[in-house]
Amino acid sequence: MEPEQSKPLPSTARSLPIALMRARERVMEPVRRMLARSGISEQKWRVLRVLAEHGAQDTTTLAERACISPPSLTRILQNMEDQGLARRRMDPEDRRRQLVRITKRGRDLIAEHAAQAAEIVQGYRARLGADRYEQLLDLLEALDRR
Amino acid sequence: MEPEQSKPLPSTARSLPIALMRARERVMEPVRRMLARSGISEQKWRVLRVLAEHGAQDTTTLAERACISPPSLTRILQNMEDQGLARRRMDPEDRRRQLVRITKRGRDLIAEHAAQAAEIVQGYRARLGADRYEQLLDLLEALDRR
DNA sequence: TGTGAACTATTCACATGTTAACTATATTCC
DNA sequence: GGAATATAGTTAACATGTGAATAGTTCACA
Repeated sequence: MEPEQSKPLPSTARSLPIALMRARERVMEPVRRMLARSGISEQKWRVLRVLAEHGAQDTTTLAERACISPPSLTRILQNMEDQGLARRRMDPEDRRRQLVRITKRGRDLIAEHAAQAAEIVQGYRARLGADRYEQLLDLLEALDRR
Repeated sequence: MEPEQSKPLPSTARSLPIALMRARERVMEPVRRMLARSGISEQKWRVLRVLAEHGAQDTTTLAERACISPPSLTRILQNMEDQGLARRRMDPEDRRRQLVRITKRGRDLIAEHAAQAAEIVQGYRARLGADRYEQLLDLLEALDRR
């Protein structure tokens, strides 16, 4: 009933990791092009979005929410501080922690691109159909859970 | 009927690119750990898989199938030749092309890990259920098409 | 034929990913 | 109180991702 068991590895065309990577690449391509014109990377965009959504937070939480490893985040935040997009200050309660928050400049940058970014996402949503789009998000969430 | 239109950007929790990234990270994590013990990266694993599946092919085709950018692939192949996992030779028909093929050592390496890799994938398949798993692959494929 | 355009792979420069080690601070537990 | 342990963030070293430029080859077409 499950002949796949005799075939050790699925063809790369039906490989879940590869399919995930291709889909992501496809979706992010136009977003990256848009952001490049403002000189910010996909990663900085995620950091801005998370900071705007959740407010000031420590580096570890931010790293998890934005899906960026701590070492990368350190470098990215240094760069973003130089660009005036975010700021760090020590948490007085726990001096190991750094609290990060977005600046007005960062919020302005989001506002500049929000419409176009939303339009790109809506394009993919329309292509799949709203139902299948939500279904896809549900399945991805289920895969990630635990 | 679609109140999302008034909300320019979806929350990052329901952001498709981020969901794709998280899911991929989750799925690849155990595979990466397994491969690390043999000293090969996730990317080299993909190259080996594609070479084994499709046979000798030029660099551009290989790059597309393995989802690796041409500059990265150049470096990775240099490294894989040093490790004796793959070989390159000029295509006599078109001297711009390099034909890449897998070595016995490369095939052996796949054989060593095939069972465990398949087991990991099957684990995710079982968690979602076969139907939803195939559905997910279909949706991802639809997203990638054109 | 020959010249410009297109293609293939590479190189370069720089940003990011990954793992391990390290520093400073907090916490635990005796 | 103080030593061992844990935690937060950073640094270091190296591999990979990305975009632009390049050299060599082939193609299209006047």
